[in-house]
Amino acid sequence: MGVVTDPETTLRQHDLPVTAQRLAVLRAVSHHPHATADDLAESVRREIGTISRQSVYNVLNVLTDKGIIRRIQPADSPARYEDRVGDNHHHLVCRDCGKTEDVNCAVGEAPCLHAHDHHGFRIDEAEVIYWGTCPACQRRRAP
Amino acid sequence: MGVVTDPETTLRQHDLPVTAQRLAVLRAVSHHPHATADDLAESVRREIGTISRQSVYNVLNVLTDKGIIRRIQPADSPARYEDRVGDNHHHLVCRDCGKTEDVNCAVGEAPCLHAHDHHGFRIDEAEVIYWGTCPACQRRRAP
DNA sequence: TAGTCTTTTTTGACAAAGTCCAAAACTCCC
DNA sequence: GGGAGTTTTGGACTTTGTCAAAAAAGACTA
Repeated sequence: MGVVTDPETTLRQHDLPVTAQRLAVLRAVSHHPHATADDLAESVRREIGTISRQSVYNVLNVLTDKGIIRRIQPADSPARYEDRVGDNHHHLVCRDCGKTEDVNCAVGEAPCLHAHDHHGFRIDEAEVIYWGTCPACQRRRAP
Repeated sequence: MGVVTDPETTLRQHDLPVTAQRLAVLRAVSHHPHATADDLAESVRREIGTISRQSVYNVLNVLTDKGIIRRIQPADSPARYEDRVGDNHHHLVCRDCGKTEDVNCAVGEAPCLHAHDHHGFRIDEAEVIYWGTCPACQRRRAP
């Protein structure tokens, strides 16, 4: 559960027409943080019956562009979405099953890291992913 | 230019039969750090004439599994490869053109970061990507 | 309330990056 | 040089996502 309290208000605040699809996708992201587009499509279908694959992508893209939700793309995984935005937190990802957890910034302030030698780049984000094995997969592999 | 000094010796040390394709791919990775599989295929073809797409992937996968090279997979980019391994360095990626540079670990020791709350995960790597705009793209956009 | 205009949604084709599989070619080792 | 066991190749296939045009839904005007 993240930053989006009332989906309808959120959409209006960003000048986005309120549609059933957008409300349902936004609610799904809020209720299932770190879900993939496919997961979200399924969840939305359970709620409003039907939605096209393209619409799920349309909505996720527009919400991401507006900064209402955030997209994360760990290696070997389809993109995942969350509505916790603007607080510079990072992620912990299980190499086996893809389970994803939030972790607060290791150092504190945002941006929490500065590259030593930045090669002239203008840096706008430091993305951190901690890779490991989740508790369930640890048990499953070392019984 | 990374850790692989003599490709043939490197392969033998890891019990990998020496083939023209493996030698050429390994040399290509060494000479073109952060290249994609496609870039490397092209480079190999210039060197030995021809190689199948599948072989490029086979070789990259086996070299990655053996720890001879490292695969990095930034969002919105195909996988990239480098032969600088085992020194816990990170990457700086241009959002516009994908240009990728190495940066040394911000904190120092490997592993350079510890998640505060690790949710019971056994963490084996902290991956850091600094996102920004490279000097060339800065010039191109703000003339 | 009907008509028009814009935006969204849907449908279906397409694209990029990789993997799977069986057949052919090659390495290694004696 | 020959045989066993890997590699390489070619082609089909999968997954994740985008493009483009038609259909549907809202919004505005009269």
